[in-house]
Amino acid sequence: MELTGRQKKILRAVVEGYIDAAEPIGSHTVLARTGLTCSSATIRNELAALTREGYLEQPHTSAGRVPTAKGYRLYVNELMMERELSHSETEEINRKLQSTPAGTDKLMADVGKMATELTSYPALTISAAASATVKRVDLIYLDPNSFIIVLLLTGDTVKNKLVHLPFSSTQTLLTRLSALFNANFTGLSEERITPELIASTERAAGDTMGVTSVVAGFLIETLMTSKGAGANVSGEANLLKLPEFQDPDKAHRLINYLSDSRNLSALTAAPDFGDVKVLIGPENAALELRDSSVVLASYDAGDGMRGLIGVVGPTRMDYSAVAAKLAYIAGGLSRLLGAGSSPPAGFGKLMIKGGDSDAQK
Amino acid sequence: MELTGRQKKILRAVVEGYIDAAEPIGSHTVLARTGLTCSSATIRNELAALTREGYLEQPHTSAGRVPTAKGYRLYVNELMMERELSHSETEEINRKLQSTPAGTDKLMADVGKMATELTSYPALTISAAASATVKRVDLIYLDPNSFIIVLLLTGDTVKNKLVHLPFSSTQTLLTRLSALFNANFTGLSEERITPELIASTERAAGDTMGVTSVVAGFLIETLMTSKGAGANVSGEANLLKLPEFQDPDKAHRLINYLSDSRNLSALTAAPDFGDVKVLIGPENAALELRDSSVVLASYDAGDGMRGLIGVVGPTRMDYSAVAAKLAYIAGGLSRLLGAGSSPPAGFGKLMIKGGDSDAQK
DNA sequence: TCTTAGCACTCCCTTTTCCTGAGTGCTAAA
DNA sequence: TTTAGCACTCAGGAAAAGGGAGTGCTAAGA
Repeated sequence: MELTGRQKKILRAVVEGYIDAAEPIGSHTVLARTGLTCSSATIRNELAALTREGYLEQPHTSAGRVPTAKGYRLYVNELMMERELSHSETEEINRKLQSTPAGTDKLMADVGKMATELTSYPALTISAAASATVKRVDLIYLDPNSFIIVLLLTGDTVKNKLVHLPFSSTQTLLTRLSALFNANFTGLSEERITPELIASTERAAGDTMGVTSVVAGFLIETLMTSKGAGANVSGEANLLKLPEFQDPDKAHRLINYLSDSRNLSALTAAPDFGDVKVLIGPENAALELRDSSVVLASYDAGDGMRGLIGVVGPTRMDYSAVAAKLAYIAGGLSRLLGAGSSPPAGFGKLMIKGGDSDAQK
Repeated sequence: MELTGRQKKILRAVVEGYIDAAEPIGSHTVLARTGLTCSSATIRNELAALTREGYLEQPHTSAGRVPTAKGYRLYVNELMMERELSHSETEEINRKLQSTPAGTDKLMADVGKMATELTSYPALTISAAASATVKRVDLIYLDPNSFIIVLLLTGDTVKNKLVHLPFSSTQTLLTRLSALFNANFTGLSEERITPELIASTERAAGDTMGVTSVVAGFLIETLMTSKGAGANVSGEANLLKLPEFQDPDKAHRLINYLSDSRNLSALTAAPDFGDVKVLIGPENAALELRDSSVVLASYDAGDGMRGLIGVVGPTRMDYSAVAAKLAYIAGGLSRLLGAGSSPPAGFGKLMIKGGDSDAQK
């Protein structure tokens, strides 16, 4: 059954009222919020109808109405106003994105914090997990007993490791080895690096001391951990301020759930992607999220990979504001990391120290 | 006034009883716990004396006794039994320390998680902040528009960055530049890298495109951020299970405090270091920690730097167990990172994939 | 057929009262 | 110095009472 215009107005009033107040909304409040020119009795009839249809529910007989997941869903899909960010808000986001130093891990942590600050909900970031392959290997000779492995992966991530050896190696061996690694290992994903391949490389390099296995070990290790998508949460404490998480046990369960990055990665499984995705209460696959909502925005992480940034909160969440903010952040991230990986404007010189970053009026 | 032996026994019983039960301890409970051969009335007299001396207090007239900070302090200093870790516990710690892949940031995060698991309190790690200097700079040429900066700092931390240029550079320029950087910048801390130095390097390299400033910018940025000690918290949610944090507001304040790494770094200011340090309630400088306790163990992070690993919990904390565990973890970390930075035994080969790490019976 | 005033009713939440029991401090005797 | 005995205190839970927001229903009006 299609809802009448008035019913939609009423539903919207209930949803928004409940988002504001966290308390069941009664017929009088609806009247006040909608400004409809009818009596509260009429509203009551409509409320009863909406309840019958499953958009609203009553905590108990003599209470006001609270939106159901179905109600929120309709609200999110059709009723909610697109929220435009104010100039000062976009300004702030831009400024923060600019001022954050690169280094993907730290960047994502900072962006998460920013999302928390802007929405006051716990924020999570998930860096996409496209399984990486090796693009280039360099070995930097330091002294007979140590060298640095520098590893360039697809996605332009660079990893490094300082290796101390319990025996001596030589500059020449390292040069020879890195050439061999570049020849034999480029384009390989972790599964395709076999013990045989390592052994043959070792022989080819004339490496009798096991340097090859050290390098190969790091390679495999790096590829494996880069496969497990990097996830990150911040601002969990903010849950505790919300009336729906006054029960420490409930809060504990959710925070605990969020603190395991494997759980977060599971969110990537969320199908069909538009630009912002809203998962309301029971729409969530995970039991622990069943009475919370998750809003996710995906961004272009460069090299054809996508990342997610989102927040977790009660189903009673200001979806329009949250969605708008996340979308804007995701957009900014895409610009920063995405597509042609073209450097941001004003690169070079801007990086230099003392280039006081607030001087951009 | 020096306490009598019996009073010490009683104090210990109260502290340990309260640690176990989180409820005020009465004269009968003390009798049961100590096994003293006197009556409860005698205990009551002693309890009254200990209260008068400030070791204990009563939540209200007709309640049992609870230790004060002074009481805990005496307990920690003199009364508590050195707790030996069981073989399975040390075993477990060793195993986890071994299996954690290097990469200092991730390592510390993992060790923090381990501390949380072992103690069931939020754990924090603070990597010491000895201001680093440059040991070596390498520039790896990738293609005309991009190269990698590899930076080796004191403390053997390696940092890197992939740079995309909006213009072309050449292999020769990069080689020349890295030689110049190594000649002019080694041993310099962030403050001593002046714009003049950069300018003269740029001239010397014949760099007309600003590559030098990009590299120098990264250098400065890295040195600056490495100065702000890296801190890390995990397991905050565990607080919510404790009876003293049932008030969501209280929990929120503490978790919030912990989530700001600047606050954590402030803990480094804690003076005079033995091997494990206990800060009980009001002994903490920070207001937010005034009714919690912090236990910190310091470890050798190599290159003369020290790091901290610790936990935060209610003053009612099993100090002996926590201290023992942290000390053991810190010891393990020192062995792993510390001193001569000598590689752990069985290095090389062990790293290789499939070297099933549990097979060390 | 839709709207509305009126009214009885429901039931949550808060406040109040009462009660129990653990634990105390004091006194007086051993 | 220790101990038995006893009156007293007080937090915390259970039960009772009251208030009030909000409902659904009915019957009359548009």
